[in-house]
Amino acid sequence: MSNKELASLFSTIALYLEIEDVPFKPQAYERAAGVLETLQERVEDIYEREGVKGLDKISGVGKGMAEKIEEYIKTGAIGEYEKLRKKIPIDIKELTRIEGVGPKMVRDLYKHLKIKTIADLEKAAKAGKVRKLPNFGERTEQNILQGIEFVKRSKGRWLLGTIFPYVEVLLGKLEGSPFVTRAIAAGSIRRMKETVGDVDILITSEKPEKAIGYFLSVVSYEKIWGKGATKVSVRTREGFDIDMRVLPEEVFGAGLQYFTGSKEHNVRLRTYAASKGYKLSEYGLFRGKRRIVLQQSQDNSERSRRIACATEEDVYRALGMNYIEPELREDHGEIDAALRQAQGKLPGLPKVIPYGSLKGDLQVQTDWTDGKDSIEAMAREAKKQGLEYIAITDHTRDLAMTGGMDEKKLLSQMREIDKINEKFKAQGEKFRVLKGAEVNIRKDGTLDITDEVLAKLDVVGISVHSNFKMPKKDMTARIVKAMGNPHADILFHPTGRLIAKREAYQVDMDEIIATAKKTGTILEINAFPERLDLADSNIKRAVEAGCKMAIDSDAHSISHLGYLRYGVAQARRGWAEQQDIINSYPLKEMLSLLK
DNA sequence: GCCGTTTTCGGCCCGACTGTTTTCAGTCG
Repeated sequence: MSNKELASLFSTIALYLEIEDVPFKPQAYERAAGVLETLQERVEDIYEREGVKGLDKISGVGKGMAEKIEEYIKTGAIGEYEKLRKKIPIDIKELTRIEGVGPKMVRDLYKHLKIKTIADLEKAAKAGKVRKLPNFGERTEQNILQGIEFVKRSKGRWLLGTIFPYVEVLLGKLEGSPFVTRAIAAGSIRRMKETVGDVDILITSEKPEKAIGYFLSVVSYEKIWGKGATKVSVRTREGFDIDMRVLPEEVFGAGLQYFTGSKEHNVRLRTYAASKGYKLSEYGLFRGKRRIVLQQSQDNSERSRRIACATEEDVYRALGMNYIEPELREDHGEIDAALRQAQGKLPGLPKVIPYGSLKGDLQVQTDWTDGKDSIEAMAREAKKQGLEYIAITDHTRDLAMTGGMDEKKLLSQMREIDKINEKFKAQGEKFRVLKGAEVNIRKDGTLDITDEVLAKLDVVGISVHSNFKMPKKDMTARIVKAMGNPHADILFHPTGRLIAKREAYQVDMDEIIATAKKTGTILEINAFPERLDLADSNIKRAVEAGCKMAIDSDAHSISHLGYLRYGVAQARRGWAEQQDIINSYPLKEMLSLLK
């Protein structure tokens, strides 16, 4: 049981209530779900310590919901939810994932066509039945089909930001077991891909069977797909699959290399090995081409031919190349670069930005708009995480739904930031809060805050939040114009994509990169797990063009500040070095890189 | 259902866009 599961139940209840046209309650449930989603402490712990009263104290949770949480802790279910689910047997979470489909549409689709699932909807839309419904039309039907395609394409993959914390905890537990010597996540998690299909965990152990037993005792699984002497595969209660393999210590490097992938990287590496008279497998690098017939052949001739496999470094070195960081293993030219580097030729592999090298965060929202925490709380948490500065970048006027700030509110926030900085100074704390904003780029490329006020800010972020469906040429011109503003420092989430939810808007990235270079505008690598925008391929292009970038968390609560590491991972995947990322510089140097 | 230097009752973020409509509901941010 987790806060997240509870949050998901509450937000589903919100959707059901919206279908029922219940006023105001949906927002209350939605709000509580949002709070639970980012709550640091487990509700069970709060309940254990302070009972229902403690739950009631959580903001957004009142008496009613506190009792539902209690019910959930005690019985594992919420009666209200079960009742609604029975009454309205629709896969509503799934259906509303389709862009443009909300609760009211789901209600009508069910009422008229008995549509319960995405599969039902696709069938009906393809048969042209949807367009005939009242208030639906051909255009809506097309949009629905497009939305379904997008959802289907991203199905079965999970955001790195969802999986990663789970895996970290699991690895910690495994390493705590007396039966496990080492535990590490391989696969797309180790490569820090933005989405993850399933989780691959490798361990070494003296007692594989016991280690597997231990794994099953600490992971909450729904189903065991298979279980053998050295491998076990489960579907977790959260709904994703974990494969765990036990490797002998002496081939751990080769195994890790193999299971880290990517497939494309490995194919290329094996082909290269073969061309040099080697054979590479998960059991090591071997001289000669004779195939191993048995999977885990331990005969002496095999062993004597085995030349590298204890560490990954051994494997790459034996093949005559430098070590390749997992984030680079996508067959995007890294093998040739590693070979060149080992021979002292250029260009070699990039010296990718190390984790933990950021000194600041240049996009942070607070409770002045749609963030959940105060300026000071965000600053203190950032400091705790080892940062030296953050920029407060709340939304501006046009984003009315977030309580977007006009010039007056912005000026008043600037005075508040002055006060907080003075307070830090008085307390002898070395930390700086920068004045900033996430300024909206209007349809015509102008900004929604006057230049006079922008000039007073330390950091001006600009971004697109509306009119996503403009033609590519117009969208590019719109952004290029905004980048030309003499105060516009950073282009936030440059392509607007939401992974598994919304495509990037149409924009000519080459022109944006060229404009960034020309105008000295910084491009953002937004680290929020569902954005990760720029994508790795665009980062690589920006690096090649000599553009500077900033890695920002886009935090809306203190718990989001940790997202920065996903941004660093994204930068590494895009071959970026520390010098390319302005917020890896100390404050003064960073500021000197802004307009 | 939640919350309160706005009131323990009576409010709840709100403007733009889209597609369906002849005046608006639904969705998104």
